[in-house]
Amino acid sequence: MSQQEKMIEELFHNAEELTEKQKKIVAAAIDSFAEKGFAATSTSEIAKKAGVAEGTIFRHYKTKKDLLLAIVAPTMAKMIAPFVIKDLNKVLNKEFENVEEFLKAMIENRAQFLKNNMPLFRILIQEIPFQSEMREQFKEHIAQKVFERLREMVEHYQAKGQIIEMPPVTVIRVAASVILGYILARYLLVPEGEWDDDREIERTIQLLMNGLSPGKYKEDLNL
Amino acid sequence: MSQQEKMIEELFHNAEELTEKQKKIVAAAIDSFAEKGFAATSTSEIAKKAGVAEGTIFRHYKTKKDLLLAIVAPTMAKMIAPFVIKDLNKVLNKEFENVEEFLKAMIENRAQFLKNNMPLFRILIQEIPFQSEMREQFKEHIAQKVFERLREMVEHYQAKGQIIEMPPVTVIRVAASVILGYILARYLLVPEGEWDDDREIERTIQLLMNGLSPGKYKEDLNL
Amino acid sequence: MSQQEKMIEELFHNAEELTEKQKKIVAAAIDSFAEKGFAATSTSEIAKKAGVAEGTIFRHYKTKKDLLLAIVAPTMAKMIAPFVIKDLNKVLNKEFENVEEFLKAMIENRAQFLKNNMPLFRILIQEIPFQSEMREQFKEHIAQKVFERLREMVEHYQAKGQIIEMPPVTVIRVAASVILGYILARYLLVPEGEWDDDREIERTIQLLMNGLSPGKYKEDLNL
Amino acid sequence: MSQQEKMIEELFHNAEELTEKQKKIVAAAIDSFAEKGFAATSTSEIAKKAGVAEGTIFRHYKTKKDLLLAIVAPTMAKMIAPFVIKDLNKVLNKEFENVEEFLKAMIENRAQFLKNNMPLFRILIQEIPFQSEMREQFKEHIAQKVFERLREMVEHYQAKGQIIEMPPVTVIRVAASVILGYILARYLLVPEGEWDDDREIERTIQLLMNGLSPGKYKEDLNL
DNA sequence: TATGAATGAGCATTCATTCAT
DNA sequence: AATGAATGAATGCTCATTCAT
Repeated sequence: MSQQEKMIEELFHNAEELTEKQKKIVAAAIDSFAEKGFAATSTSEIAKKAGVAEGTIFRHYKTKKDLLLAIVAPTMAKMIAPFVIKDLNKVLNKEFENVEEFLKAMIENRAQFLKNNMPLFRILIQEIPFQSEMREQFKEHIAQKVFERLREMVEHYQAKGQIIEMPPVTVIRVAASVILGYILARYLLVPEGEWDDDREIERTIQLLMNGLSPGKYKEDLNL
Repeated sequence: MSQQEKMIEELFHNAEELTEKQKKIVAAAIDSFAEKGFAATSTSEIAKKAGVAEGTIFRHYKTKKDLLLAIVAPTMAKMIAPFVIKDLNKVLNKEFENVEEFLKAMIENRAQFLKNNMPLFRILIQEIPFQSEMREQFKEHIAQKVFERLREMVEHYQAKGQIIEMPPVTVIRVAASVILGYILARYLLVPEGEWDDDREIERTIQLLMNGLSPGKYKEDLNL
Repeated sequence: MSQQEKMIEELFHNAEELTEKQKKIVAAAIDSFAEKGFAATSTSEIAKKAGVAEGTIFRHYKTKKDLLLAIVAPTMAKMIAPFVIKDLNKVLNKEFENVEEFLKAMIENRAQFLKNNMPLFRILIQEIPFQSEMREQFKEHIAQKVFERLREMVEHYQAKGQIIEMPPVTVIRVAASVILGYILARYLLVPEGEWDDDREIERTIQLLMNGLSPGKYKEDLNL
Repeated sequence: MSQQEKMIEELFHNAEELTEKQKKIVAAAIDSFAEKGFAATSTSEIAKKAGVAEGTIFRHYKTKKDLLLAIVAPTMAKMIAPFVIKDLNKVLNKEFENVEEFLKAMIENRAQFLKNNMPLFRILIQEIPFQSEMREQFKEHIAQKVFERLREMVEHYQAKGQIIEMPPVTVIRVAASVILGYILARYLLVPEGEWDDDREIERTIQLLMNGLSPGKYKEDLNL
């Protein structure tokens, strides 16, 4: 089973319900959408790459956009999965004594996921600006559910004195920027560079923690 | 003169050479490319929005892609302009005693520019994944010229003990992530939110400086 | 049993040989063909409306056109049935002393039939211009058999001095026009109008009889 | 100039505004629509027959249906033209002393027109059952304008004692049936028959007049 | 007998581009 | 310089029909 196939199996929990042809269509679509973008990919191209007749695509997905959404929706779900487990705070309390540990776990886990699903992640971020349905779904899920969880988390660690006293929105934005910045640089912008991943993640967290740790700014730097 | 027109005047130093019709074409194209993406925008749509005949577009720009590049190239140039002035270090020495001041000046200046040219910035980041020519130009200019300058800068301030000892690549990546993260959130993701820009920039820099300031990590956090 | 079902039962003398599914297919096809025309109706639409799989249609009718003909052929037969009974003249002699009685009986009988089978009648007249097989069948049956009978009838009543001396073709054409004109107006063109059917049929026959009755034109009106 | 071309010239008063290509498209479309019906005619077929590129059709007519309507609308207008001239009654008084003369003039005039425009007439009656816009236009024009005029006319001649006292609707229906019946038989159903047009028209009018002339029914037939 | 996935030709329509005016 | 008619390849999608189950 190829990496592609594993990705699809993992992502579509209803994968067993997918025809063999359907899987091929999805794989071909992911490939092309990621490479040339949704609008610039033709259904005939997908059909050819998938080795099926063009009509077959439309038997399973009413429109080309339906195919896109069928691909992207479960990706979005899996992407935010770790953030929407109930009682995340309990997990934090039990498993992660301090922010740093938690952050490290999180960044490694999500980076791993995105790395394994890079084409899907590409499609997601490339098409979100153009697809209002996707944007809607995204806002509803991320902005409302995930963000809420993250805010709780930040407040949790602020209460423990491990995160600087600052509006959680700002803290979350900065942390997310740094983490996503790493992932994008690592896997999208400069994937061909020489990366010592462990060291680089460590450094990134170091800088981030340094920034987020409380009570240093004014006193230490006199700014 | 509208905001659009000003943007175009400012961006195309050869703006005087542009026909009235040409300006309208460019304005219409920027509008549509930003909104629906290059591939999903038809030349007939641009022509209609610009109030010109379809043929007129092709009189000025050999192909649709030429039109895109004609729009995007100068944007890229202006975007990195402040980083490619010669003797940037002299400027730093003279004008900015410490990183923070410099960072603040830089972020405010570039945020202002991007804000004024948001549609162009959108086109740039949206199309870069799909247009290899753009990617090439981008890499050549940013990766080689801008990055080089930024590295010099980082080393400059590291030598002065104002920035943590860490590979400049990492420092630059983190700083760029944080700054771009702010701009994207502010003007693309949540433009409709209530933003207290001054305070938010201040906080963002605070967190960033906190993270980048030297000599804390090991001692403070025992990592 | 619905009106639809009764119509089908009545029309297809081999109705018992029709599967339940087959009847549904036929009913759905009649519905759609009448409404949107043969060419504009898709087999998938028929299948959906009939609640069967698309393949099922083709198990019973080799092609879409076969389905049309299977529907239309018996309709045509039933439509002309009263004209093809043998010894029609004997019937006329026995039952109908004069044309008018006969005409009245005929118009009421056929109007009733067409009314009950309006969708089928619609399909027939709508598709005849496009389907050469149908046209062939129609010409063979109507033009040769029915017309022959009608001619005999006209001559029969002309011999009795009840119909004006005029080429039977002309008489038949005019009579058929008037009768069909009523039926089309009544059930197809203005079905939503307020119709006093009995009076209207009476008037129509009155005008027709007036026209067909002999020995008046020249003498009575001096035209 | 072919018969086709003359027909088009005559029908489209704005014919000069039609490109040479446009005329070819219209001619080809009329041809095919009349022969196989709107739904069964493909645009590629029209393009081929017209000797133009398929795209050219859509430059002039946004959709295939637009092309149909562009063809059919002026036909409808011309068809009813003689009925919508103002002061039709004055014309009647001046030019036509009695119904028969008028009827004869009308039938010859309209038969001539329809004969010259048979393909267009075919399209009209073949497509009206399927095209709701056409039906709408038709109802609005015929049912409201033409019918109103005809009613006035019938009442006009009824007042002069030349038409039987009977609801004008019925009179009109019967007269229209007889006339259309002739035209359809002559030019559509049995065009290949041997027709002595003058004699046949005379006979048809004779029968019709006989039917419509007043004061006979009751006395002659005792109904 | 019935299914419905699969097909590939065909559909109406749009596209970027050309070119005569 | 500007037009807009013309092009024909390409697009997303539908169609009638087949066939393995």
